[in-house]
Amino acid sequence: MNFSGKTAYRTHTCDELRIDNVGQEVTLCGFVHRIRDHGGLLFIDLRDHYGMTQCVLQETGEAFKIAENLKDETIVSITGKVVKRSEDTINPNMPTGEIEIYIDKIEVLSAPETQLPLQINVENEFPEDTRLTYRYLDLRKKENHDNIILRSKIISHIRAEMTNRGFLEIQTPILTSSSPEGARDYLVPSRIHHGKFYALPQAPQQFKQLLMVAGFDRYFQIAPCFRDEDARADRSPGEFYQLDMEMSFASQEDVFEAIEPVLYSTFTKFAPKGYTVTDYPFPRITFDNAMLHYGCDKPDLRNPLIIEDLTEAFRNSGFAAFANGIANGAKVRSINVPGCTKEPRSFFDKLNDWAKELGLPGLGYISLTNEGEYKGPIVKFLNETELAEIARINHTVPGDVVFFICDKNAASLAGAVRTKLANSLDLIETNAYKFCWVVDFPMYEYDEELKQIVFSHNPFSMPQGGLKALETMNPLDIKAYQYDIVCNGIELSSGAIRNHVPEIMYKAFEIAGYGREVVDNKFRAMIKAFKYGAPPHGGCAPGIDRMVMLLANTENIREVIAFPFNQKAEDLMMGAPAEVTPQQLKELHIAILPQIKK
RNA sequence: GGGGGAGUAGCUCAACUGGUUAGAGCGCCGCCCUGUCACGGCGGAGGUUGCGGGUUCAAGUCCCGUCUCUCCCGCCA
Repeated sequence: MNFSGKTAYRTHTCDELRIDNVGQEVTLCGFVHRIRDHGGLLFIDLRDHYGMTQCVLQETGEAFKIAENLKDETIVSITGKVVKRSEDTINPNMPTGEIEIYIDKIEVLSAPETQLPLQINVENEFPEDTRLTYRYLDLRKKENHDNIILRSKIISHIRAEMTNRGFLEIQTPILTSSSPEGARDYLVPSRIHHGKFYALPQAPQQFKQLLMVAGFDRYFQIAPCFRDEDARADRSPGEFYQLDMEMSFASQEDVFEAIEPVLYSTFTKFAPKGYTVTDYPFPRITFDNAMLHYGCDKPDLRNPLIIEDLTEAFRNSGFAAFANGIANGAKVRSINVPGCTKEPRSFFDKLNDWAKELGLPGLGYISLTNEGEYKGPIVKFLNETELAEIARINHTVPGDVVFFICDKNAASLAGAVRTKLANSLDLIETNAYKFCWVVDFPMYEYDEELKQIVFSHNPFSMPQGGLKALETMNPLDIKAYQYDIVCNGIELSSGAIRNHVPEIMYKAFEIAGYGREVVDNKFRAMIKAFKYGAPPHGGCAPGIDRMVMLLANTENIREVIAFPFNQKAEDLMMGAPAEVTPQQLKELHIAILPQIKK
């Protein structure tokens, strides 16, 4: 702290007084954290934003009468003398534990009228709806208070880092137009324009690209984003914040080089003690390899297990279950678990039951015993050559167990098995932040329901190979300059080198079934702007809430947001959303239809 | 929209296969206590067991419905 805590109300904060202050007459303000009343002697732990100081009072005079009747969380000002504690009463757990205040005067500034709905001075978990309804009390608790402080510090640090690297923070509109792709929009009715709506931005995507067209070379913003989609533990409903950034004349590698040091410095600076952070350059994993070896597009690299493909090894196998599956389009994936032969039979049985719940017929496996013998339920169906091939591909050594997944959806099922195995065997490395880039996402995918080719991610991404690729390749084989940054299995950000060439844009949309007029209409500003010329550009947008969540080591994203929505996108404290007056609706030309039940 | 888990005092939790007056800790109220720091001791108040219905001699416990919370899937370009 390099400012004085002194205000009109106090001389110091509750974390400020040390042995050097002994003898001074001081005034502290704060919340009564806890009182220990010994009859003729009582102690008050006085807490403020900064810390805690013990105040002591003996049974004399006016102050004692006030003190005896103080309730927890009463807001008081305490005046007294700083005194050195005797050796036997020093509290080494408190930064201020070598001193205490001998109280001369207590003034109650504000007292609770009724019992608080949650206690501040205990470690109990309180129900989330209570916590959110009384968030201003909940945030008094140190752990919760600290999360918000951490968030603030992280954002300051990121701002400084980005600014130092030549990025300019520019605000983009909150009231904008609805975008046709992506998540559901939050709409805001227009009073002036009958029947028309603004939308809150799902991301400042088009604005940041237009800033590049405007010649701003490097842009960033701690940007609020609004999406009307359902919540998850790591996904806040309604609104969230991104470190939105974009740069001109940049390749994919240029974007990586720009953002990696920012993430690295943020994570090393704010990581809990003893945590390691992946040094940059972060590993680059192609989308195809991520799906193959980790079974998902956001691999958790703290999990050491690797998935291998055994489809070819089993194609002509005597093991009919797999060979027939392969003939019908299934794939076979395997996971080698080092040292797993030492697990008891029950371990394998439990896994098998779990696999059945997942929809697999079971979880086949082969053990390679320490004596070099193959064992397990399916060994008898396999010959020496096949067993050797399985061991070769999986780098199996004596003591290891290889698990098999055979299914049309083997890739993601293997991913689930990989996670399950690592969790059951406690293989996930703790105290680590493991980053990677997932690159070369496919430009398109086939939508089984719509029976057509759709954009698999961002329609504004530049296809690898440009116009030529769009004109000559099978669309499903085209990769995009589209990438995700992943940390510990959490997608922090997606990003892309953008498609800045109108001709390529029209073609890209045509493949996904959109005509020229749709592009001209829906992306009016952007396509028009590009026709006046646009520098090649790209960027990404790591989620701030998720970064703080990782660094605060919490499972739930609401813990790092000062006033979060609940899972149903309600603000229980403010009572939002809420009905509005008929007058307001009238002004907005809005009538509410009766709710239709199906 | 679908699936899993949960709902007992202000809060955290208990109550075996249905069986006495639904218990404990924290908090709250009262009294005692001069070195505590999660102080300690004695006493007290506080419950429509989410809500509604059913089975039973008897329901916190079993059944049906409903509401709420939470996690996951869908969704999140």
